[in-house]
Amino acid sequence: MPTLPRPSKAMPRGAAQLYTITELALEFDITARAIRFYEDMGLLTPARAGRNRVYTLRDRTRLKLTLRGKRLGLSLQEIKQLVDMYDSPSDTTVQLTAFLQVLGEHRRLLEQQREDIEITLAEIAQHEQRCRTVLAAPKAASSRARRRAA
Amino acid sequence: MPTLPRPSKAMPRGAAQLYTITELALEFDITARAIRFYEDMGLLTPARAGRNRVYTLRDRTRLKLTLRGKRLGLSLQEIKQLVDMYDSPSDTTVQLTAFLQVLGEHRRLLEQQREDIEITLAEIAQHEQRCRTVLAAPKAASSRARRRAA
DNA sequence: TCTGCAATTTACGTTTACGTCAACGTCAGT
DNA sequence: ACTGACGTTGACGTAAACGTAAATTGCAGA
Repeated sequence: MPTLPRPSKAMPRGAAQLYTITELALEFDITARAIRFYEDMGLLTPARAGRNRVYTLRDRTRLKLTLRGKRLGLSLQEIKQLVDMYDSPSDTTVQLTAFLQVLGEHRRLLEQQREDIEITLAEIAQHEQRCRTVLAAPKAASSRARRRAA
Repeated sequence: MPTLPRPSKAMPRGAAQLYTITELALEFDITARAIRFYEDMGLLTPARAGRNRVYTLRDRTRLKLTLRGKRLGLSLQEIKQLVDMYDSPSDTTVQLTAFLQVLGEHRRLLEQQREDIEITLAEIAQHEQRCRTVLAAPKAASSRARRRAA
C-alpha cells in the first residue's frame, strides 16, 4: 500500500517537495537498493544532503516513469533513452526528427503489446466462462461443457 | 519476415502439419537455441524423428503463446504455468477454482499493463504533437511552442 | 566415398537487475 | 557516552534467458 506523501525531516514547511530514499522505496514498494541501482544506471540523479540522497519531485517522476517502463517489459537502458529524451527538450531539426523516429518505434511496440493484451484478455474471458460453466453444472458437467466450448 | 508454412521433408502430403526446428525459428524470427531452451524449461515437448525434433501444430501454438507472453514481460516460468493450465483441462472443483484464481490475477496484471500503455501512448502523442509543431514553425518557434505546450 | 550441411548435446560465457552481506558514518534520544 | 535507526559505499552472489563454441552424428548429393 503506497504511502501518501507526508511531511518529513527532508521537507521543511514551504520548501519544494523532497523525499528520502526510504520514503520513495515505501511509496513504490521497491527496495532502496533498487533505487540506488537506477541511479548507477543513470536514471536518477538525486542531490545530496551531506552523504545522503535527496530526491526532488522530478526524481520521483522519473522513478515513476521507470517503473512504468519496467511493467511494460522495457530494459533500464531503453527506459533511460526514453526518459532522457522526454525531459531534455531537443530543439534542432535533426534531434527532433530523431526523437520522432524513436517515438514512432515506441508507439508501434506499445500498440503491438496492446493487441497482445486484448487477445489474451479475450482468451482469459473464455477460460473463465468455461470454468464457471463447469463449476455451475452439478453432475456429468464436463462433457456438456466441452461440447459448449467447441 | 515470417515464412509461410510450406511443404517440407518433415511434412509428407496428407499428414498432420509438422515443423522442423529451423522452420519455426525462421517463422518466428528466433534462434533454434532459444527453442531448445524453451524445451528445457518444459514449455515444449516435441516428438523425435531419430535424434531430430519434430514439432506438431500444438507445439507451434505453445511457442506462439510463449512469445506473446514474452512480449508482455512474463517470465518463462509464469508462461509455463499459464500455458500448462490452458491446455490441461482440469476438472476437479479445487483445480477449477485455483485456475480461476490464477486467471483473475493474470487479468488484473494485463489490465494494469493496458492502463500503462494507454497513458504512455497519450504522452507519446503529446510529444509527437509538440515536435511537429516546432518543426512546422519556421523561426523563433521554440518559445511559441513552449507556451502552447504549457 | 567424400563432402558438406543441418541438427544434436555438452558446457561454459554473458547480460540484466537486482539481493545480500560487511563495514562504516551520523544523528536523535536517553 | 551509548544505543539504535537509517543511510552510505563497496564487493560479491544469483537467477533468468539465452549466446557461443566444440565435438559429434546423420543424411543427401556429386
